[in-house]
Amino acid sequence: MREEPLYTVGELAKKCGVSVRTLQFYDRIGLVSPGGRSEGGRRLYGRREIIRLHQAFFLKSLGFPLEEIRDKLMPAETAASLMETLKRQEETLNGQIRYLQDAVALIRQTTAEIERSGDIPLSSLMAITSAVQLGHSYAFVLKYFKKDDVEKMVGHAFEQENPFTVMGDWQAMIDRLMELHRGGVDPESAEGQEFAAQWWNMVASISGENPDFLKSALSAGEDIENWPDDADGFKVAIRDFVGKAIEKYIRDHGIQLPE
Amino acid sequence: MREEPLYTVGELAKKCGVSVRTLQFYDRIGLVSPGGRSEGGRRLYGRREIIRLHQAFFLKSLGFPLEEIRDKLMPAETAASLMETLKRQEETLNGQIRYLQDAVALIRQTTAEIERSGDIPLSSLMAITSAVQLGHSYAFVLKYFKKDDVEKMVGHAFEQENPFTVMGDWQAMIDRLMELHRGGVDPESAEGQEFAAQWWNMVASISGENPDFLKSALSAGEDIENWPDDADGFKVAIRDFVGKAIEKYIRDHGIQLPE
DNA sequence: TTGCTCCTCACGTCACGTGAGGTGGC
DNA sequence: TTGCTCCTCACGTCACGTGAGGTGGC
Repeated sequence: MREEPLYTVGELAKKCGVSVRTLQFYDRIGLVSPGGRSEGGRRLYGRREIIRLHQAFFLKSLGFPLEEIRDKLMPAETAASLMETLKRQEETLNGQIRYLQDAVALIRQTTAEIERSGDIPLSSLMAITSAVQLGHSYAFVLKYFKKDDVEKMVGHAFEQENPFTVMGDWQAMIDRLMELHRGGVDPESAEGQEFAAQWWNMVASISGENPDFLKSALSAGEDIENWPDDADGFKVAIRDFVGKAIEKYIRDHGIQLPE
Repeated sequence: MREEPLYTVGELAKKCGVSVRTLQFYDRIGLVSPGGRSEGGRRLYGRREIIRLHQAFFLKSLGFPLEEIRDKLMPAETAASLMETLKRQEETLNGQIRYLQDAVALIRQTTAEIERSGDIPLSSLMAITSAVQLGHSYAFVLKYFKKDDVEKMVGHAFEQENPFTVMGDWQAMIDRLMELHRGGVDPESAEGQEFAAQWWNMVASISGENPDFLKSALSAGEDIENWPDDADGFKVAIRDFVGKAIEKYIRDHGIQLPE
């Protein structure tokens, strides 16, 4: 065995940008416990714990409650699985960056509008508030879907080897959707149908045997009208693009939906 | 008077991307109360409240506690003051975007390192955790300075016409610092001394009569060694660049510091 | 010895969320 | 009338933070 660096709570807290209290708390609830203790009873953290802590923080930033993370996060100690996690984290951060950039664009539009008209466009102001809100807690899957559905998605995510993969796949798919929709691609075109196939497979793999979830996930939450009015058109993209694309896809492939 | 659109809690919540419960809660604590009620006692929000809500959310995103916002946030209802707020919010979001981009760069470096060596660099992993942490709660001024100093800065911020201005100025200055430091600019050069003058004026205007704060703010927190190890070199930038620049500035201008 | 970090335990806090039981408005 | 939104009140919860009183290690 090679020498392993060991950190005390204070050192680890500093290096990870959190408080000692937080780490002590995480130990208490069993989320991330030290690998061992010193003679005097001080917490000592090693490689294994640092990796787990990184993963736990990432999942927390996606909006998962600590209890769920504690119960379901499996150790991912190989270099390969860590790479996978880092890749997903990068995707997530890029998505978050794009969200914030949208918010900035919205602000610029709004200031231009105020300069032009001298009047305050309230709906723009509310749209900014909403956009910033979304940018901050980037677990927007968790915001857009209703609780039961999210539970199922999360459950499914944690059943996989790497929960980050599943969350990242949603992320990537939604980014792709926005790209297609903004680019004005026809949902019935080859490109649109390729997307429909991906979406269908994703939903089918998550819903598994459960037709109820299948139904609600296909329309991306079913109660789409209750979604918050977001910056620009994710709602519209889902309704107009996914709706039409999936409709054709199902027709073409003779898929039978449970009514 | 022109017709004003009035929103119920549900409508407003949807448009701002928050829950009805949150708005009811904000009313209860007196943070944002409806402008009036309907006959049946339902909350009705107008223009004034929407503007206040937007400002309150922005300050909250900077890390201010709700109670403080409630007590100190003055209404900013003119188009001009709203423009100012939006400008600061844009700067803040851009800062946040840059932070996240740094985090992404760090992740890419780390994956490259893993691919090269096959080994997991723990310190990089902790640096990522720390960077993401900072990107999420962008009130990094509040993280970097100690509590008493922050209280003073915040107090000063709220004494101004527009608290966003002060926070935004810090933001801009720190961004400028990072730029100079990364660009390898000499702190004793003309450019460096220009920056030193700005920094000095900022600190002097905040510290006012208070020499204690002046001292600690000049070294940017005084207990700089206790700062978290951030992604790359904010700490170093402060110590090496600001330290040297201010030293020369004070010498050149014959400024007397209280010991 | 001094200063700093760390320990546990009990309690506090911040920003909401959750029903329960009822009313309002198209 | 039905379905939906909204009301208040009391209580719950999540993720920590705050002392108090003490020990450990360079």
